[in-house]
Amino acid sequence: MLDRADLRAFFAADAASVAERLIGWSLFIDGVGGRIVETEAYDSDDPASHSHRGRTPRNGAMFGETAHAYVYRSYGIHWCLNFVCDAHRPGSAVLIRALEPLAGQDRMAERRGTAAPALLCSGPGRLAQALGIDASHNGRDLCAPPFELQPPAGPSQVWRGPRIGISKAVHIPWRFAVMGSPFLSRPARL
DNA sequence: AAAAGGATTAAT
DNA sequence: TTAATCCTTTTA
Repeated sequence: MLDRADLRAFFAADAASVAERLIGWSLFIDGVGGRIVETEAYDSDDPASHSHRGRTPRNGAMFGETAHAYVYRSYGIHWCLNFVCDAHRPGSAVLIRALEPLAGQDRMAERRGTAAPALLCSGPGRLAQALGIDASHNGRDLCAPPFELQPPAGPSQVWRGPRIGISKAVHIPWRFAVMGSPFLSRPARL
């Protein structure tokens, strides 16, 4: 099985590598979650990253321990979940952008206000709402409850391309997704 | 002290 | 295409 040392080793690598290899893993919070089908990488050398201008009260968790969560408020409305990575480059993290729902869909539907499978976890804000993520999860250990991470059952065909919703460093191809998945925040093309 | 600007989403 | 919405960070 998967122990804490395995997870720490997995998250020790650079953000793009972790973002790519995270595709196909499963994430559950209190038993609610699914397969990670879309991620994006960010690090402190990256002008699009919250960590680019150094540590602040908001992004502190990004500079904390690897294999912990960084949760931030987006547009004053949504929560977004990241996994802190790269022990050698503080300020690195992977944004979890979409899940293929596998467990607790009823709970997700309650929280989201819709039962349409493709609208439950397809986007970072939607995903956080479906899983009940909020500021209380910021800085928490991903190796401990309520988080649960499981390695992929089999290989995924991973697509790679430019990130979404940013205005700087738009050309860097640090968005990763399961090719052809109907659960992505936006189609994986270009 | 004031203004800008979002790693988004749902509605128009 | 635009509004919603809030609060962190930046600038004056």
